[in-house]
Amino acid sequence: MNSIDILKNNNLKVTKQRIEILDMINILGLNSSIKNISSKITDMDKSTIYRILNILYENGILEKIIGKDNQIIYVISDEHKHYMKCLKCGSIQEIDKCPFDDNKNNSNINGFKVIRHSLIIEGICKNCQ
Amino acid sequence: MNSIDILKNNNLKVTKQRIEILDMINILGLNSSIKNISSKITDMDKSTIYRILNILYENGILEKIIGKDNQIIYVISDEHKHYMKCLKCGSIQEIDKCPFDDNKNNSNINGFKVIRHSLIIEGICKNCQ
DNA sequence: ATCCCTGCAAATTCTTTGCAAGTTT
DNA sequence: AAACTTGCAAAGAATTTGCAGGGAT
Repeated sequence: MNSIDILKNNNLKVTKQRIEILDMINILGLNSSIKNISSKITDMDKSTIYRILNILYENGILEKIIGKDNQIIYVISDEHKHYMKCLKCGSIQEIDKCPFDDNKNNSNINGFKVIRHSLIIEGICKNCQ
Repeated sequence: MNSIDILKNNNLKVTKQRIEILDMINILGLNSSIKNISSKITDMDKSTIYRILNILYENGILEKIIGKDNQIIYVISDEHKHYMKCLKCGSIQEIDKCPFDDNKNNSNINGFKVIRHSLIIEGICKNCQ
C-alpha cells in the first residue's frame, strides 16, 4: 500500500511531509531511526519529524523497536513480523516465520545464536477502551 | 536468584551500586525506566546508572522494551516473557504464555484488544561470533 | 472557513565523556 | 598491585514546546 492510501485509511491529513516520511521508512527499512530519517530528509524540521512519527505510531501505522545505541527504529506495522537482534553489534534482521512453537531458547537460526526472545503484544488495555 | 549471584555468575565485579540497581529493578518491575530508577536511588550519580544499565544489558542480564514516552524499560531477562502494551496509555503488563500459535491478530486477551504483536529474538549474529 | 500542520527558535531534558579518587579482585 | 568502577562536572545530543504562518478538507 502506498503512503497516501495509508494516511487516508487512517483518517489522517495527507501532507507532503507525512508522505515523505512514510516513503523514507519504506526505503530505509530496519534503519529507520530518527537520526537516519532526518539525515536523509534535510529540508524538514526535526520537530516535525518527531511529531509525525508520534502520530503515525499512535495510529498504529508504525511500530517501534530498540536498535543500536538505544535508537528507536520505526517500522511499518502492516504485518506480523519477527526480528533477530544482535546483542553485540546491535544489528537487526527480519525473519519470516516464528520458529518458536514453545520455549525453544538457546537454539540456532541460520547461524544466529539465540540467547533470548520476547514477544510484544500491543493493543488497547481494558482501562483505555 | 539474588543480585550478588547474578553479578558473580556473569563475571562482573560486585559493587554496591550494581546490587542496588538490580534490587531496584526487581522492585520496580515493568516500571524500571531510567527516570524511575534514578528518582528512587537519589544517592547515585546518573552517569553511573547509565553505565551500569548498559553493562547489565550487554551481558545479557537485562533486556529492554520501549515504554510510555519512548522511555526504555529494563527488565531482568531470566525467562521467556510476553508483554501486552497499550497503544494509548503506554502501560505494559506481562502475560504468562504466548497465546499466538500462528497469526491470530485482532483478537482479545482478557479484555485487552490485540492490535499487533512482534517477537524480538536476541542473540549473536553470524558476523559477531 | 475551520481546523490542523509545519517551521522556527528556544528551552528543556537526556546521555555521554574525561579524569581523579576510590573499590574490587 | 593491577584493573576496573564511581562521582563529579562539563559537554554534547536528543526531544519538547509555544507560537505565527501556511495548508488540507
